[in-house]
Amino acid sequence: MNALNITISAKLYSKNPDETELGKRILSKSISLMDELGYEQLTFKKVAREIISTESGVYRYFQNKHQLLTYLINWYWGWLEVKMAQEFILLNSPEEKLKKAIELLVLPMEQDERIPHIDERALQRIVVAEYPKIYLTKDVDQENKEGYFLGYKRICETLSQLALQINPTYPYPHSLFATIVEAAESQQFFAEHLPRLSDSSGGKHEIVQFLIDLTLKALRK
Amino acid sequence: MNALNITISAKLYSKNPDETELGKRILSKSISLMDELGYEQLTFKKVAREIISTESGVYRYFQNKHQLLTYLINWYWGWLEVKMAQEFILLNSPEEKLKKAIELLVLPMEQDERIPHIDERALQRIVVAEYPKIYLTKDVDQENKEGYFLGYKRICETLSQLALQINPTYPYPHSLFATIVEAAESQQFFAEHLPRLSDSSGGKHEIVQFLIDLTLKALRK
DNA sequence: GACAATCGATAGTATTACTATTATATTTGT
DNA sequence: ACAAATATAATAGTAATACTATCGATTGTC
Repeated sequence: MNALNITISAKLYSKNPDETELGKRILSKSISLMDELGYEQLTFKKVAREIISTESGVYRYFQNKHQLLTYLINWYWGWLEVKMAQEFILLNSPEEKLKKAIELLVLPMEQDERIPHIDERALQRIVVAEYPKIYLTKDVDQENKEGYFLGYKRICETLSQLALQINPTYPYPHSLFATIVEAAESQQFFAEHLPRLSDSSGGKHEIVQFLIDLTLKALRK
Repeated sequence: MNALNITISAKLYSKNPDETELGKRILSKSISLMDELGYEQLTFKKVAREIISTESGVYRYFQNKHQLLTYLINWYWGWLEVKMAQEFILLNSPEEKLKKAIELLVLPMEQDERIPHIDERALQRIVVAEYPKIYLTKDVDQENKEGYFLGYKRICETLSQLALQINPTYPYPHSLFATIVEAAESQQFFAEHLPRLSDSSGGKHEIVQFLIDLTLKALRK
């Protein structure tokens, strides 16, 4: 039984939901409800009903819905970082690592039993459907100072470093991986909902191939 | 004095705002207010105050805020299509046309005096800051059927056709330009607000160079 | 046995996102 | 020139949302 801890900046909650039973129930039910209803239709009242507690109970953990979403998405990036580190152990070239990273971004992953209160697949769907909403606000600069987007930035930084191992003179590594990570999410959404904006007929592997092709060609000299 | 008309699907309004003075005032003030306050903080009440009318006056033209945003963003894509067609007249290779298209996406454009009630630069900022919100909802499938996203899809389709002229065997033209158009918007946002996700130090030309480099490399055989 | 922390329960408020109604002004067809 | 249709302003009202505040009851801790 391995303990696995995804640490989230304390700015992303009022009270750490990872430390109490009620907190874990909030996370668990928020994920399933947001997956089902979408961010806009989710309210703390609905979450409260699910966890058999009250609205103020939820407010004790998260200041508002936006902070809750940001917490969940940061949790996802943190978890992806852990998965990447695990997978990279046996890979020896930056090309292989980038390919694996792109697969992790797109392919559905199995539930981790060490963290029973987080449904990783539902969380992945939430990220696909909601991720830009955490930074497309007028508060972005303030929230950026408070570390709201560190998870995303760290993933991009790691991948940028790998890219520079392949081509040390490539001038746009951060832009490239911000674009690739974003495309990994939005292509999943488009393939399902706006198919004219994708060449995938729903298959995740076609998205992976597109992203790998795009990445490796970009890094050619 | 040239008449220029961007036609928007009738599903995107209750009453065509382009046909009345009040309608044009709604468009004009919605743009400046949304640019200033952002989508979330905009309300029809605030718009009503600006146009010196009432809330129900705005509701006569648009069913809700989401429809208004979708109208504005479709107007922008329609207008960009017109600009592209104008610029392409004198260009003879698909490479040149793609480069010009990317410049149009990123570089700020001058106000068109033929359409005094639309501030194109403010609209461009709104698109950068808000565009994914029109499709990242639970109603996406229904709204897609009603043509809410045709503007975006037509831009991507046009660029895909150009790409296939360069490389007829490239397998991912739609995914590529959905990604490029999206990156054109988000890189502008990141360069300003989350600079670790971009290699541009605020200069729009660096973003253009990144996108052209990415596009042309992707289309190599 | 005092204490702090946690939680459940209730109440209340300002704002939002609408819907409905009516009176008035303006435009249009004949 | 006059009736009909249309457009608008003004007002009122409602259900839901996004909070904030307060108060006991319970629980574990020093």
